[in-house]
Amino acid sequence: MKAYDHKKIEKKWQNIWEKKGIYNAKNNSPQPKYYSLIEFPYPSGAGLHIGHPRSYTGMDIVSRKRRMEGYNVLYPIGWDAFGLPTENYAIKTGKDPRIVTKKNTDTFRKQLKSIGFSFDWSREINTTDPKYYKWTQWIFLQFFKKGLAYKAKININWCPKDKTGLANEEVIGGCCERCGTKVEKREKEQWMLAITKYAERLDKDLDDVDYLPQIKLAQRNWIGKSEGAEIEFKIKHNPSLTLPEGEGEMPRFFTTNPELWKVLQDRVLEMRKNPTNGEKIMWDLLRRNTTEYHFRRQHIVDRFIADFICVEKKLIVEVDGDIHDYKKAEDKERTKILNQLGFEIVRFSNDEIIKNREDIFQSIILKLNSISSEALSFGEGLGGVKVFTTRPDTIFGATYLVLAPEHELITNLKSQITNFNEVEKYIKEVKNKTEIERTSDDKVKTGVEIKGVKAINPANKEEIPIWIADYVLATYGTGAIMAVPADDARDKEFAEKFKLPIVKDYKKADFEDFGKKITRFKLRDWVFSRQRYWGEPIPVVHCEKCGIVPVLEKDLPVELPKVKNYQPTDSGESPLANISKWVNTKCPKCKGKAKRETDTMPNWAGSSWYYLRYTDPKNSKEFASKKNLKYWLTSNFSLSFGEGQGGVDWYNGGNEHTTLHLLYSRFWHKFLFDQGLVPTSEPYKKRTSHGMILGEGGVKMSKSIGNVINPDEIVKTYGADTLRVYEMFMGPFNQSVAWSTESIIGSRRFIEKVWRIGERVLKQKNFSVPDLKPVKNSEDGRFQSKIGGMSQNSSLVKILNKTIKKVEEDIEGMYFNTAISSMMILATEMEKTENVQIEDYKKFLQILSPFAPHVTEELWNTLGEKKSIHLSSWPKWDENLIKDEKIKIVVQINGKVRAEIMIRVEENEETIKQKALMNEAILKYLAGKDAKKVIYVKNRLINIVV
RNA sequence: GCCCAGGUGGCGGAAUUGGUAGACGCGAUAGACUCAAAAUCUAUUGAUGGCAACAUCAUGAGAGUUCGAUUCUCUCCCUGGGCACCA
Repeated sequence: MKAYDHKKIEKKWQNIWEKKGIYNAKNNSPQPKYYSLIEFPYPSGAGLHIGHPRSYTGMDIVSRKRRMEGYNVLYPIGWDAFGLPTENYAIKTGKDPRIVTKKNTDTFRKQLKSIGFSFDWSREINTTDPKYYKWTQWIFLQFFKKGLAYKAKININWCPKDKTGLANEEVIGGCCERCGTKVEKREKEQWMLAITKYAERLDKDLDDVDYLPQIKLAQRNWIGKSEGAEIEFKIKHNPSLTLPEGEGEMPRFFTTNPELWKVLQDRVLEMRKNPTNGEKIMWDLLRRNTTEYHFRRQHIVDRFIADFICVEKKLIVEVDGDIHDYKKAEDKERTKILNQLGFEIVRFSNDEIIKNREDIFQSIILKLNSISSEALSFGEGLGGVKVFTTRPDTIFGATYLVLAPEHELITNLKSQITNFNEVEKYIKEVKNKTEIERTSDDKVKTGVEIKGVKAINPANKEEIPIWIADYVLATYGTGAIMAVPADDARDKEFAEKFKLPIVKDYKKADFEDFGKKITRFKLRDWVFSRQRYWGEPIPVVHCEKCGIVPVLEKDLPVELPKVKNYQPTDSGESPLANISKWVNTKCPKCKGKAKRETDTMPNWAGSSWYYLRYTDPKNSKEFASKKNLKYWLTSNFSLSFGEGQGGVDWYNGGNEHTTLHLLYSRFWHKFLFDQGLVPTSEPYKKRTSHGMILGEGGVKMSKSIGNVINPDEIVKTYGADTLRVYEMFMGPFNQSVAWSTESIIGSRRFIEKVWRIGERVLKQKNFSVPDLKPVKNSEDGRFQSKIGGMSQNSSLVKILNKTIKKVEEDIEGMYFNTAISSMMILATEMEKTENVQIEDYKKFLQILSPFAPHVTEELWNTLGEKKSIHLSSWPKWDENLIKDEKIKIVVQINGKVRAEIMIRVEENEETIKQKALMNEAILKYLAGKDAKKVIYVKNRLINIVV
């Protein structure tokens, strides 16, 4: 046997495996399936990072173990190749991103193959392949058809120098990542996906999946479900406002502000003196009615004079003279404003009143009866404002309201607000604030009181001031809060700054007493547009006549055309906008002139469904056949699509993707499930994550620090098996660990040791008949005889069986480091033991094979096995061989270890205690003292308390 | 500020229904083999004191519960990651 030459061995077996296709998954096999998944890489120009193999080896070990357990395993790979780095490279160099991507994926493929992952390469996919993104576009159209993809004007990050919209991740500290210019906010129309429609299910269904607890928590925090109450606060005029002296008396039912009242009052008096015929009749009717309803005439509401009004019911009765035929539009506007303030309006002409006075009166009474009693509480006439709170119990402590500057109430109350100029100025200031200023660390609270109006706290009926401030967000809740400065740090800070009252031992309220229970989410709809070149074109056209029209499914994919320049246009559109030949097209509906959408999709799109494509990567008729989806996601052909259980069996990936990618793909999957297109309601049954590999010394690996490790170099010098074992051994799989080239040697030595044992085992096999020489049992020093060449219950067999069990369990829990540690112990033991049985050695090779697939395959083959070790059956451990009949227990005095004794497992507690108390060393310590208490922990220790 | 994960020898890390702290590996020291080196093997390797047997101290800090705490409780400090005024 030759010396261990990793270069030869690894190349040799990689070729054989590929030629035989031993890792190719079989569709619809009667075998049970197992679908294990890693996040497909972005093929960057820098080549494979040393961190990639960590995650891939972890799942490779799981996949290989599953194959040995008899599963038909799908462990696929592909490329998530759309995205910014390639596009930026294209902008800089003018090279076609297609060519760059091809070059990068070629490098990545070669590198991954050199590490010996058991990927099914026949299912390789690429998100930038038109045959793939045809289906990304197709899924988008399904969203569009269900109304879940829509266009909306939203604020985006805008770089005024580059004249382009920026993704959040391109904004570093409020500045453009590329040119360093301060980023502005700009309103633009964007495509949105309505993920918020799924917020409740995305949160709730986490109960049923097997994700690491921290992953579930991160998802839940991101979705941000909170339960609270919506409470309405009535608004009224500030009663402290009085008219200037000598200007008359304040009316009892004041429904406008004093300035307007002053202006309009004369006109009111004049109108009362000179009623029209219709008005006269109406006033007689309403005044003399015998019902409980009380009417007033010519009453000022907001900026208008209402003819007749029942203030308690907020009903206005208008009597229109001939002149009203000419000002219908004005009346309409007036009605709209009054409706917003909560008034209902009925309108009659002079003629109608003269002819049908009794009928009209009856209809007014009926109308009044139909208005709910809630309106009766009205006495001031300005409606209310709804606030959202998770702490309705603190309502007695609410001493003021705060509205977001964007709140609609501010324009609605315009005529009531006495300091509108000041308010408007503040709103403008807030709008001009950049993102950095609004989110800066000091975050000084600003705000303005809305003067002229007050809110009524429904709990204690107290009048409280209303403020606007930008610490209240328009996009969350109702855009308005009740401030409880005694209880909330932010409200307290605000109240202290603006000298607002803080009430400390307020009464707790019951949850249901005010307002109604309501659920809110932090999650926002997904901004799905990018003004970029290197992404999937959004497959719709804009028609002059028909508006937004989806591209016909038969015309998919809408292929990304070649362009000369990858820079976005001056107006911030994608470079696609410059290709008029591509942009100008026909409307699929009316065949008239139309323009193509030039926005592209974000690179989250292709990765939201890629695991589905792996089940049927070459299908040109569907994104994947139902048959394959059923098999790979549920292992059940007869299952109807509505049943919902299953998904990818095990998905491992980075912590950086536990919110966005995971949430997005769960959202797409649930949508497809609702359309009957996938058989399960969740994409992934189980999700784990791996930690990062940092540079030596625990800092980030980066070109600028110069601590980047090239995996090719490691594979060349130490071999793929050593790299794999080292990356699994270096620390806990889910934690970040610092790379140490110095330490790799330990993993290499371990493999060489396994090789040396193999050499010896092979020699025995070839040159000697299994002999009957006794083998020394290292544990108790006795010699054990062997029967028929097999050593029975030797210490080695015991360790072997224990190790099989441990490795088996550790792989399932991803405790790869301790699995390797236990195999190192086994190897050391085997090397010490003479006459290692070939069958025992082979079992060792088998449990090591998922970690070090090449060297174990070579040794397995050398020992005469024809079939691949990776297709062999996972060895079974024997409980009886693991059991100890004698064990060592520790004797403590007052918790300190003073002696060790050997006991037989069947000995009873009393005997063992006696043994401990009679122990020589213990007697010495106990001299002259009484044992107060003797504690026995089974198979562990005895503690004597003195 | 909030949330999450961590803090154990010179270094990476073991040890969880509370039960021998430091498995395994790297590094270091000494020895065997060798003309020599490399490789390999063997031994030692938390700190302090002691010739030694051995003793004492030690898992970020401090308290508590317990016969017994790296593990449980409380308070605090530090490192890494995420969120960022979400009512």
